[in-house]
Amino acid sequence: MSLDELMRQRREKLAQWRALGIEPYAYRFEPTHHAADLLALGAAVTEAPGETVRVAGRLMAIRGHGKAGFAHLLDGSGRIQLYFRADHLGESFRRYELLDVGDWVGVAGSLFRTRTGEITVRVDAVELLAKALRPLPEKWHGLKDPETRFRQRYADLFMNLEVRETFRRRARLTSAMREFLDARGFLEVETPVLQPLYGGAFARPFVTRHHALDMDLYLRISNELYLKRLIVGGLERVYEFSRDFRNEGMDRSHNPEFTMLEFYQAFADVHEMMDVTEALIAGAVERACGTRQATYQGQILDWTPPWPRISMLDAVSDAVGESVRDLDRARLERVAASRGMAARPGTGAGGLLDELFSVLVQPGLVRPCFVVDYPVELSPLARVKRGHPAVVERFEVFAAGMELSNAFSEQNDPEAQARAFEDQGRRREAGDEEAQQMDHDYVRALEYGMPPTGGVGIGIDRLTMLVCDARSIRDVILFPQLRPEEGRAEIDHEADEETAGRAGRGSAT
RNA sequence: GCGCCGCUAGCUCAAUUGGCAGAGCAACUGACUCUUAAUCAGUAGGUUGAAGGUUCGAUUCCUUCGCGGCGCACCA
Repeated sequence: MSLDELMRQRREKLAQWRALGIEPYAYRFEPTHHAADLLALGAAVTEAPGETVRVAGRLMAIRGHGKAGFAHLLDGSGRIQLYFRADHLGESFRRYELLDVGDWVGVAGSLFRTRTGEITVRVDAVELLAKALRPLPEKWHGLKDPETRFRQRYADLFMNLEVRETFRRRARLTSAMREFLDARGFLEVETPVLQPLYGGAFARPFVTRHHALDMDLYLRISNELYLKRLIVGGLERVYEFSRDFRNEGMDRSHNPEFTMLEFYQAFADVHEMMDVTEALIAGAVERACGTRQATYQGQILDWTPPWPRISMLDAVSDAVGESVRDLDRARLERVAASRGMAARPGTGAGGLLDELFSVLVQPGLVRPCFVVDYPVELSPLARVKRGHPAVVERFEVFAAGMELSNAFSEQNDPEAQARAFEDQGRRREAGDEEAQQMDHDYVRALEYGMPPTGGVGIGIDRLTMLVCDARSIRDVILFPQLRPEEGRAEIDHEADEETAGRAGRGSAT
């Protein structure tokens, strides 16, 4: 039957409710229990009716038997069976007959156990809370189509209950992190999403337009430089769950907007931040999963500290079978070439090392670990390693082959920071769109003096993937980015018209 | 951006070499007062993602486009 016809039938029932003098979209209902509470209560129930209970939710199945009927009601806690009888409900049995799968109802009744043993509410009274005009997906196979699941996450959430669990886990993970940081004296802060300069990471930004100021603004790719300004201001320990935006490709581990936890601690270096990070993450994983040994795609990831600490120089040297610890560019280029990896022009020794690392080492980093000793040229915001000026005091956390976290002993020498920005500026001029922009105000802040500081960023979406055994970042973002359903051509057309209507500026790219 | 795969009823899926587009569930009608993928009898439901082409005839073959999935590339 066509969707139009199915919806027409439901609208007809809606009219019949109104004909009974009942408003099909109620204003309130007061449940006394959730379904899960009733199942727990019902464990003690035998045959005799117990106290009156009130429960509300969405009808997920109706099984009619003439003058009686069963239904399953789904609420935020789970399912409970309802039993309707004509001789028990009298006149209002008519209400039961007007119910459809998908309707929101509130019922009052008493608990009993059916002949087959299922804890059930014998309904004394039923109220319609909201009529569902649209038919639900099929009861047995459910809603599978990934496109529909992402576009209509509301339907995904009531058809696929494990999806609810994913987002509950995500929330437990972040609240555990907040509690951990709050308990250690960190202050949760909020910094600008709209930034006149973008910095703190290498990425292409989204550009937007402020009409009153007549200027372009960038959606932040990172909040790092703002948090460190707060350290300059003396807040000493700050954190923010930052929605960041990067105008890049999308795949299993990248969504254009994603969530990063960044935290900064005055007087700490990268070594101290490693200890903090592994304690923070291990505790949060334990809270989210109930264990520190979380299964991911068939492998057990053990988050129990301490995690191995691996030097990038050692790891790549081991992988290629000769030492590249001296970061000799000619040697690295030869090693890369021998593995069929063509160095892009302008790539320095550090870039080559990083590429070798990404291909040869990273996929094998299954268990959570720290990678340290990053080449200085890749890290304009970090301090050089004491006694080893070719690398910086930085770590990244990897697990299941995925990068989860990035941290350093923060650069607090304003002149060194200015030189690093200038170096980035030269790369920009050479065509590197992702090179960072000179931020004079940030340098000015450092000129007032920033204490030694350790800073960490953790990719919350990716960590959630690992904790929820999700293969795609789309599974852990409630509304992942998709192209519009109507199709791109139409949208482009509208956008063109709008741009054409504006005075004097094309779109910035 | 490139490659491969997919898009058929509200949902989940079929359809042989190109030959009348089907099933289950959901819906509707009837029977049924402890069912649970309820059961039984019946009914209805389609612009096969869109446009174009080849053909007597296209869900099927070709082209373009849209959306999605996977992989690669880009990307920390």
